[in-house]
Amino acid sequence: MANLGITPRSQGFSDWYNDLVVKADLADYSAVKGCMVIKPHGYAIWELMQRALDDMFKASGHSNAYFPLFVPKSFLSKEAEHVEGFAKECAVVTHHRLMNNPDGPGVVVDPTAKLEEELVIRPTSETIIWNSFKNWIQSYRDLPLLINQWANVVRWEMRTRLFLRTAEFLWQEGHTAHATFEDAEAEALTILDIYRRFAEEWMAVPVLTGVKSENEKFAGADHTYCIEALVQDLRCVQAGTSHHLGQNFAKAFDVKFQTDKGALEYVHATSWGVSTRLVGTLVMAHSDDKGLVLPPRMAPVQCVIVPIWGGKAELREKVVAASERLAERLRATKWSDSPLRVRVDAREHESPGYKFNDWELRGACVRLELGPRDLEANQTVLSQRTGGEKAPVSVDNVCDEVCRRLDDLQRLLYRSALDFREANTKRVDTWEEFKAIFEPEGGAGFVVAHWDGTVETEKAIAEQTKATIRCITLDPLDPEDDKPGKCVYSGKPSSRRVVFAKAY
RNA sequence: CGGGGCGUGGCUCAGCCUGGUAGAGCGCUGCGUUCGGGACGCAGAGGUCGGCAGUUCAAAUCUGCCCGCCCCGACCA
Repeated sequence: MANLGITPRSQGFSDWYNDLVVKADLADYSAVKGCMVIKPHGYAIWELMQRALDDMFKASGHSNAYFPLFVPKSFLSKEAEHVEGFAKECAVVTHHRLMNNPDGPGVVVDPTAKLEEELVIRPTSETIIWNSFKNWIQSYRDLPLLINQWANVVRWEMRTRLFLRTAEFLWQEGHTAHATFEDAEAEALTILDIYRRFAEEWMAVPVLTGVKSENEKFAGADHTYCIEALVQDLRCVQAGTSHHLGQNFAKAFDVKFQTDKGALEYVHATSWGVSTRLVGTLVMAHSDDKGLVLPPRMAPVQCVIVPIWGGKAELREKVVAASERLAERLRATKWSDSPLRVRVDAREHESPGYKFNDWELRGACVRLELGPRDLEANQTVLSQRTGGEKAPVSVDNVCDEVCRRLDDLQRLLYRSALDFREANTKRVDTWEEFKAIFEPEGGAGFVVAHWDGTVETEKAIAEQTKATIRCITLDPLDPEDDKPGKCVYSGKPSSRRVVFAKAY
């Protein structure tokens, strides 16, 4: 195979990932430190994610709205834990005007244009939203309030990585208010299940669902649920979070409602989000040394048609026209409730071989070659991105065959990701073994072990092994995991096993 | 915030040590031959050598300061 300029995974997973994201045209580095440019191909994946999630949010009764990018500094500090959690990574707007530099070229900040109250660029929107919710909620009849927004947020990070950690990122953040603790709890779990289903059924990424330890939970939450995915280098990615906020923000922003009995009570809240980090997770979960491997439901190009004309102009016209006709038929076919996403690559000066590699790099799921010999035989040569041999298919059945292959691919990717996770989940009972597993550089998969439930132990383990508690699973991976035992670190009693991993 | 590395056409980099007309490959444009797994020839376009100051007859090259980016560690979706 030709050298595509992508570092093989075996030689450096990090380099492979960076090469792939850039070469597959998902994203680019930008002129701004810590920020990335999401290119059309990468954004198309994000749009597919948005559409699927948005449909699920709407179907469960949520509405979209939009709140300001700027949060008055005083708002952020209304909830003590919350501000403590985010203070270290906030970008702050202090002025509102520039002026010509009196001492030279360019412009400088106009010192007379200092803001009376500085504005924080939202690292998350709880505070600005709850300031509004106060005015929206008076009666139990206003509840539940189920709001989502699609937005960008900024968290000033020291170290960045395309899609996985950037100073600015895109996400959705849901914010809801409920009459009771139980209602809020049900909401947090409903969303967690949407996230799980999306990851598994759309991204073909199996995830653990669980609750975060006290130490890892969201700043200002009562408790935090999460989905956690294992990717190919055996590291874990927190792919989504759903927080039960209790009455913390209701109290901070004085949001009370009158019950049907006439009493005044604070509302119960949730917030939840997934971000463009999902794109990075998707890439790291399935892709290979040739390029992107995308599950068909997340693939901007599900089927690419490569016409082949052997350099003869008169043939080109014929074969491209036939390709377009074939593409139209495919586009009229629905798969997974959407018209097939089909591209004809009629570029004149690239060779077929180049195009094959190019579309493998970009993650097209199925390729159809259509050349003079195929026209004669009323066939097309079909190959799938991974897990299948190249073979001719009659043009009459091609729509069905493409759909069948997409079904296969979607299943195959989920299956192999699940096998991979299971093969890399271990139960460990001694500290020696635990340490040894996490000793080498890089990820080490999931380790399911007993923990005494204290923050001290959690921190000590993290310090000595770089492994953290990813979650306390809702449904044990194995019924045995739910039984009491002894903490792998302290030897103290533990009520159940929890999941450790090195995380992104 | 600590530790490294790097800034030279769009991209990857050579040149710098030892100062003297700014280079290569890829990409791009044009023409021709190719085309079923990354083709080739010929002709072109494209650079205030990160910035500022200094040394010098002369600076991509030497010196100082500044800026930016990437990689590795502590914190985060």
